Amino acid sequence: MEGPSLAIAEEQLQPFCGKKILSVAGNTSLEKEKFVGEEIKNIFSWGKHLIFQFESYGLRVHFLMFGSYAATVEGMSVTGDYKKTQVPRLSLVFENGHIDIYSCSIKIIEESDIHSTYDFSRNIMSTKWNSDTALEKILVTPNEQICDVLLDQEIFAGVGNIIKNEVLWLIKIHPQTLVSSLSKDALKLAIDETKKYSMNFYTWKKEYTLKAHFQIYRKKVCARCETEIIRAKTGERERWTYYCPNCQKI
DNA sequence: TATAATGTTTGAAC
DNA sequence: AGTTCAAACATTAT
Repeated sequence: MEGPSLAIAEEQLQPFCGKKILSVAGNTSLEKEKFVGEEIKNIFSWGKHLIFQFESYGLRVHFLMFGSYAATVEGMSVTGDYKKTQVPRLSLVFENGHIDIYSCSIKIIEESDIHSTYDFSRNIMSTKWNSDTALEKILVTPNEQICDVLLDQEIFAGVGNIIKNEVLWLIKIHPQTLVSSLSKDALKLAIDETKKYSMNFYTWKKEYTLKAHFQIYRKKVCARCETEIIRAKTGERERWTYYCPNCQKI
């Protein structure tokens, strides 16, 4: 799950802020019983993290590849209607509804104000996003491939493999291009398009049109020139990369 | 139905 | 002691 989806989760779950946990369930190995009685002080996302802040500590949820969640408020789904057959990793029950989270990683953070520990200027979905500091960080590692750079959560918290692939196609840059062989303007463009695409991802996902907007990710031919798309694991991270050998030359 | 993949942490091995 | 890397985890659309 990528940053924009977490931003949507943050929005959808706001009805539970200020609510008390009445009961818990789920197959998490955490001692979840101690969450009962806690009041949710804040729910927010940062990068690919979703935070539930309680009085003196909080939960940090990471959905990894296959994680998902569902919630109802006053009996109505607030997360869209997809069926859930699995056992929740954690289920939180409130007087106004409940939240179920599935196949995710959950960590307890012993902080009363986790929000203040995050740097939102490197969260791609934040209004505090700062493209200048991103550029500075990128310039420090000239030997990195651009496909790795875009996935670097220290620089682009929230950017995932879909955003990476779509952005590189949009700006016609080969995924294995080294930072050192890109001009400052090209890098700035990459940064700005990543921010822009992430916001589009958010909008499209809310409209349920995200997949319809894919131009290269999991596609067979290039939407621009109809050249056969190459699918390969690239970079140190060896994540699947889709690119057009005609539009994106190294 | 078998396969591929919106990702990160962990701990063993070097 | 620091770095590297495979394993683990987990799900479902295609």
